[in-house]
Amino acid sequence: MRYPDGHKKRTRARIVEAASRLFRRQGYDGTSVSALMGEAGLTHGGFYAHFRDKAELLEKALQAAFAESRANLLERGLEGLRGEAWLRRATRRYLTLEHVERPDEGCAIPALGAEVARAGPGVQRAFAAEVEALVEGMSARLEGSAKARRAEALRRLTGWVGALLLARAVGDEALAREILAAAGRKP
Amino acid sequence: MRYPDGHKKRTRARIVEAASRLFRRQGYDGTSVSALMGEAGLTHGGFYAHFRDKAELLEKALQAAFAESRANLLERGLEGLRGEAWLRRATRRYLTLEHVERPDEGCAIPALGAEVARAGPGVQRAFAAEVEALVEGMSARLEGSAKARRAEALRRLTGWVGALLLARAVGDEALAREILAAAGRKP
DNA sequence: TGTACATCAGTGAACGCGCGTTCACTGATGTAC
DNA sequence: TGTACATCAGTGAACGCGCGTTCACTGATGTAC
Repeated sequence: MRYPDGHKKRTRARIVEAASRLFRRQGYDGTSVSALMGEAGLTHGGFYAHFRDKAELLEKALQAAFAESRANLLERGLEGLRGEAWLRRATRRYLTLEHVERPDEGCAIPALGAEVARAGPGVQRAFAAEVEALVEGMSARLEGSAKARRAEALRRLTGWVGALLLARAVGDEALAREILAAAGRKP
Repeated sequence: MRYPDGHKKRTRARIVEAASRLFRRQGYDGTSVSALMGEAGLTHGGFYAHFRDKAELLEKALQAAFAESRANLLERGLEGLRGEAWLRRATRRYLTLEHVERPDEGCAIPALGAEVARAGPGVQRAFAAEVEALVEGMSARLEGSAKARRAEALRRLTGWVGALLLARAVGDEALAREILAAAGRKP
C-alpha cells in the first residue's frame, strides 16, 4: 500500500465528522457534497471512494451525532447519577441557549428530524436505532417500572426536542430563553 | 379590468394554500416554485406577479398553516372548554397517528421549524408572531396566574411538537404510537 | 346592439447557477530487487 | 543503499438536471363609443 495503514479510515472519519456538523447546522439538503468535502480538507470527487451516495453519509453522520448526544446526556460527569438528580442535570445540559445557538454541536433530532421524516427507509432505520439507544440509556437512569421509565424517557426527550426546535425557529433570544425555562419546569 | 373583481386575490389565496400544504409535506427547499404553481393549477412564470420571491410566500404559507392549527386547537368544538378539560381534548387532537402521517394538514412547527431556524429574519419574525398568537390562545384556556398559564402553554406546545417530530422521523408506526402515548401522559 | 380597443393575469422560453454523480487521470508512497 | 515499478486515495473536468427568477408575449375580458 502507498498510504500508512488506517489512512483511508481516518479520512472517512473526518468526512463523517464534517458532515455531522454541517448537516446539523445547514440541513442535509442545504449541505453540498462539495462543501462537506471541503470542510474535511478534500475535493468533491473523492467522496464516492468512501460512500455509496450522500444518503449513506447521512446515516453515518446521524450515528456520530447521536453518539455525542448520548455522551453529553449520560456521561461526562453524569455517570453515577440516577432519578431526579440525573434528570435535573441532563435537562439543564440540554435546554441551554448555547445548544440553541450551536446546532452543529447539538442534538440531531431538532436539527434533522424533519428531513429524516422525508428520507428513505435506510436513513429512518438508522435514526430509529439511535433514538432507541438514547431512550434506553435515559430509561436506565430513571426510577420506577421498566414501562414507566421508558415512557418517562420518551416524554422528557420529546419535551426537550420540541423546546429546542421552537427556540431556534423564533429567532428571538428573549423568547428562546422563555421557551427553555418553560420546558425545563417541573410538571 | 378584464377579470372580475377579486380574481387575482383568489388566485393568490390558492397559491398560498397549495404552498402551505406542499411546504409542510415536502419541506420548503423540497418544494419548487414550479411544483407549487402546478398544484394551484398555474404555470411557474406567473408566480412573481403575486410574490416578491419564494421566501415571501413562506411567510404567507406559515400564517395560513398556523391559522388552521389555532382553529384545530382552540375552536372546532373546543370553544367553551377551559383548564384540564380543554387541555385533555387539545392534546388528544394534536397527538394522533393521523397527524403524524399527514404533515400537509398539520402543525407547521414540527414540519418547518428547522427550516425556519435557518431562514431570514422576515420569515422568523412572521413565524414568531404566529407562535405568540397560538401560545396566547392556549394560555387563555388554562388556569392560574398569567405567568403560570403562559409557561404551561409553552411547555405543552413544545412537548407536542417534539413528539410529532420524533414520531415522524422514526418511520415506524409502533414506535410512533408509543411516542405519542408517552407524550400525552400526565406528568 | 355591435365593434374596436385597452387591460393585465397568466404563459412558457430562457438566464445563470449549483447540485449529485461519474470517470480518466495523477502522484506520493511502499515494495521488490 | 539505490532504482524501477505497482498501488490506490484523492483530483478536477464533465455529465444531465432542476432550481429561482426574468421577461416578451398572449388572449380573454370589460369598457368606450
